[in-house]
Amino acid sequence: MTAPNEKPDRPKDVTNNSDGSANNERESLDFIREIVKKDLETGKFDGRVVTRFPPEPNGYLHIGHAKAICLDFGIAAENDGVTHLRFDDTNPAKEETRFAEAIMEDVRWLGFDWGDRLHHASDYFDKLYDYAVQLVKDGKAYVCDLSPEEVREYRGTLTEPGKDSPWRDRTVEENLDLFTRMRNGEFDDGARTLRAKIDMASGNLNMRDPAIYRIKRMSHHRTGDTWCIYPMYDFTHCLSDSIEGITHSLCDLDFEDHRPLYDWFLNELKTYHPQQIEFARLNVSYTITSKRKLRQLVENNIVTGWDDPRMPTLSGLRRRGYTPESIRIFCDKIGVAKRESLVDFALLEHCLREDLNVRAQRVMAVIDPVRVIIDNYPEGQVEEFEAVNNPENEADGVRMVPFSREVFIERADFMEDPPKKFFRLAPGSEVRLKHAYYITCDSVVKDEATGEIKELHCTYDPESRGGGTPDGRRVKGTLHWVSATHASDAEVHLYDKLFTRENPVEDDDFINHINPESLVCVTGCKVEPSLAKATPGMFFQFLRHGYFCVDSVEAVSGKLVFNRTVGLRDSWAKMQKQQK
RNA sequence: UGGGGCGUCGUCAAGUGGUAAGACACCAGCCUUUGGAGCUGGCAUUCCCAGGUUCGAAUCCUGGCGCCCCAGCCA
Repeated sequence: MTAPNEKPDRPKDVTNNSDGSANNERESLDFIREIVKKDLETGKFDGRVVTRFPPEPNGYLHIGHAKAICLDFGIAAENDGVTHLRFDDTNPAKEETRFAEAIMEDVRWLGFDWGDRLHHASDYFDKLYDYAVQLVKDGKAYVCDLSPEEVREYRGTLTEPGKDSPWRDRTVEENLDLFTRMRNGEFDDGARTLRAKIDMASGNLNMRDPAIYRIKRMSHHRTGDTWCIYPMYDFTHCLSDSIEGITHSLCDLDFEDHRPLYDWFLNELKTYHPQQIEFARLNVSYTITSKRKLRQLVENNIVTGWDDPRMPTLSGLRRRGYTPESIRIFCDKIGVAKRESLVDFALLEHCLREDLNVRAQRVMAVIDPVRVIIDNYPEGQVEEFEAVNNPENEADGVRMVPFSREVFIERADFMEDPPKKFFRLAPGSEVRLKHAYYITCDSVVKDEATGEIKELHCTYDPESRGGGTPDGRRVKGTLHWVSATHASDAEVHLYDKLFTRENPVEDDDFINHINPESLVCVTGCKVEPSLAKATPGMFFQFLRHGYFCVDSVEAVSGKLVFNRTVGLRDSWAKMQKQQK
């Protein structure tokens, strides 16, 4: 420990190898990057940025964490610094190894690498204990015998000062003895705490002699039963940052009130002093990011689990088909500020589509099929048409798609009595089957009982092979299709927003705003044969529908299950909606 | 007269005394073998309000108003 009046040294063992990321050229810096830049210029932190992402392993990471992760890792990388992954595991009542593992998987999936800089607050339990002893010796901490209820009474209220604990003036010797015996397990859980001696009249409640150690007989997922006392967050966090040589400790606005305490501990202990900087957490419209509320969705079986494709968890987004790139781009676009905000969900979808548009190969899938019989096409004949895999990326090449006398088209692509501006198939109208031929609808066969359309009879123009005609005549509509004899059967899960409200937590009954159509399962879908061998992890654009991925859980033993990641923008649907 | 923050387009967000970037959304048009993508244009005479300082204010000053966070032996 540094002697008084000496400039505290920053730990030397923290400058590991660089992540080597290039500096992003930003036309304007957010307030945090501005601070970092200035600190670098003034040499405040010896020219090396060290940040940390410090989750408590008590649940799953969600889109809100993604912002923090991108910031913590991003800012360090931009400045040739490093980022630590540190589990803030000081409360064994809530923490589990499986959560820590899931968190690591999610951070890695997002595209970040902490290298060998994996840390745990629990790694520092010994050091932390020594720091606490130091505080006791310095007369800055005392053992308090007040019960939790009494502590609350003594704390005062938001507008009234608290009053000193009757145990506040114990001698150093007595405090040392009692604290040692706390550690040795001589007292019951909750019987005593170690408290910082600060100011019971402070306007900031965090400074009214906060607890720094509590007695809790509970097995810790890493330290087992070694300890029966555990340090509190405020005491642990600043010191963990200090021990690791963190330069900039970024956190939620909620911790602004805690900064004076963060600074107090480091000042009193005269140790290396990182800077805590707070920023506004991310809120996204039509979704929730409260761990407690997400847990409710899982426990009430409103969703199938933490990785349900409708969940805003990273595991849910992953299963839904979001790419890590799209989430990183999103986090970059939303910016960083101290203003409470509700970012439009449409921006997330925009980032997703932008990424998928250039990467997803196009395929044809008919979700709600209706049979089309091309009467003048030779029975038994099969042709193969060349189809471009991705017009946005020539390198993706082409594939062959079989065509025959009977094909399926989308039920919604035919109307017997179409409104104006309906460019699709209707009696007497001509459309193009993508990559194949022009067809004209001649007649409709319906189920006599239900009136449901059973099949459409059409004729094709052999001259239009490949989708164009020598006479250059144009058709307004181009439909996707799939050959009836060659199609594979598939199940499609149409996911939509989980909530119907922009801000589901505005009142406390967010469960009432669940979108009843957040999941529509469709069976009997017909997909082109190239999809027969699709496996989890693969994603596509279903032409004219949207982006879909193979579900990682339900697509087992040859069964094809696709999740709709996000639909294509649909100006026809928008037009229809406006007319209503 | 508790403390701490925040108020710039529908939503994010630049702007740091020199005359309101950008993105999403939205609207209009072009183009198109995806009603996708792409392209073009439109979209804050005004920055929570009111005074003041200044040649000049979103930026400085004064006074209001509004919103968020804090009373765990949680993080």
